[in-house]
Amino acid sequence: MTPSPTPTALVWFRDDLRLRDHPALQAALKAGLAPVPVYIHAPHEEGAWAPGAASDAWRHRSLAALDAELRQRGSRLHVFAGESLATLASVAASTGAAAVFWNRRHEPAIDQRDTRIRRELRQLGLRAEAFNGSLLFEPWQLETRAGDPFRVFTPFWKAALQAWNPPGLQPAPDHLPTMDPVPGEVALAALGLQPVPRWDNTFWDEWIPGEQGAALALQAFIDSKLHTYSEGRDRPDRALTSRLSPHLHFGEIAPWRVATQLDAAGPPDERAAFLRQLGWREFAHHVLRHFPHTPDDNFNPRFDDFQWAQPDAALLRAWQRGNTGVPIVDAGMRELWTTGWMHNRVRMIVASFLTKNLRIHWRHGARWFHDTLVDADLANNALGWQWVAGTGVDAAPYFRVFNPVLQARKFDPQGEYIARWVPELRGLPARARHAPREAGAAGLAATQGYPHPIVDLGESRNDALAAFARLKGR
DNA sequence: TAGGCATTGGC
DNA sequence: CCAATGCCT
Repeated sequence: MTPSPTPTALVWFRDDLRLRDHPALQAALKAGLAPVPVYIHAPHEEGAWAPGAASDAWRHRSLAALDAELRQRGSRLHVFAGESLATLASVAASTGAAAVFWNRRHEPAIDQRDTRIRRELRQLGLRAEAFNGSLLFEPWQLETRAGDPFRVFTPFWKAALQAWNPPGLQPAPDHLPTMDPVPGEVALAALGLQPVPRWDNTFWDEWIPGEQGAALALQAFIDSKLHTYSEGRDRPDRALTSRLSPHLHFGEIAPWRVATQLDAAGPPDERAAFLRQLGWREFAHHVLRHFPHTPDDNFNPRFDDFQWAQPDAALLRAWQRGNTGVPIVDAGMRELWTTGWMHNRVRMIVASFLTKNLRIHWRHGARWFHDTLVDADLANNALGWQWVAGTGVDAAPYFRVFNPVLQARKFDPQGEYIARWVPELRGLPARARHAPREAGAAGLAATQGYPHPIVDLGESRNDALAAFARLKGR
């Protein structure tokens, strides 16, 4: 008789593409089960918010990086495509698995699917358990004194800091057991995550997807950006943000590792300013979990009657491609198109321009960001767009319309960010780049090929305010 | 350059 | 009663 092999546990990787600080992987090891790393490509199970093309391009590289890390330890990633439940059940059967472990995702469609999968797996006699792998605080962990979910960031974050208790850090396992090929496996390349043609080539000068890339980004941030973060983070002309967003979205680094490594570095108020940004990510997941309709519909139903402009494909396309004639807006949209990322200050500016000056529904902007950002994240995207549009949580006491010229002067004072992304304006003196049409004849002559503004900023602002005022009586 | 805009959640 | 990533006069 041959000795029976160690029973296995499937570790179902999703948006947690790392080996350190991985609760589901640790659970398998702790239970004495041999981990079988599994990835299942099933975008059709994500409802209306299947990952976009930029996100897929990142995911391809991140999965390849995870596979390489696993192979260094004797294991590898087993890749499948199809129905998640059926795949898990069949892989569990063919590998003799006793359990399936994964880390939670909180997107509404995924959460529903996973609840069903857990139930079904348990009915098959398997242990099935989900863990927190992506947040400092589970969305249900914090509540107001009245027992409600938070709707305002500041009290949310105060409560979070009071409850602060991040878990300890876990190294990646040194060695993982080798597994025979599993029936039904496919090659990573067969998932079709990489774009054709390869328009993403320009992305990878700036990004290293995967756990190592995430660690490098964090270290670079701590070494050279953290000490000026509170001011620097608002300056798109300087590279002073952490650029951790895609790494966090794909779970290439745990937020509690970011927080813990930060603890040992930098001035306290700079550290607090950065942690606060991690806090917005936590808040977004909290809000999405408690208000699952917010990716698609207004958080505040009062705005359901807001008079958005008539759909105009040409205006939307001008915005998407960075041809609005408003320099800071075009710079941001072109940065997004070229690199799969946009500086957060500029995200607010382009979003305000779309929803207030063009008065195009925030949903169109959210969709474009979802498709083009490498860090596209349903929770962050929904919160951000609704915050700017004024339809969401953390509402301002007035109808806020960003002035893109003032914002550019304030946060890109020399017009360097504009010049980087809008070459038509490079010949202008620095101060003229923010509003070339106001720069006189000399300015005009230098702006070859750069469009006139597609909308009058002052007029459209007043129109938006008027549309807002019309909501009042209702 | 200080004050107006004028809402809402949470303590 | 405080606070909320802004703009305009």
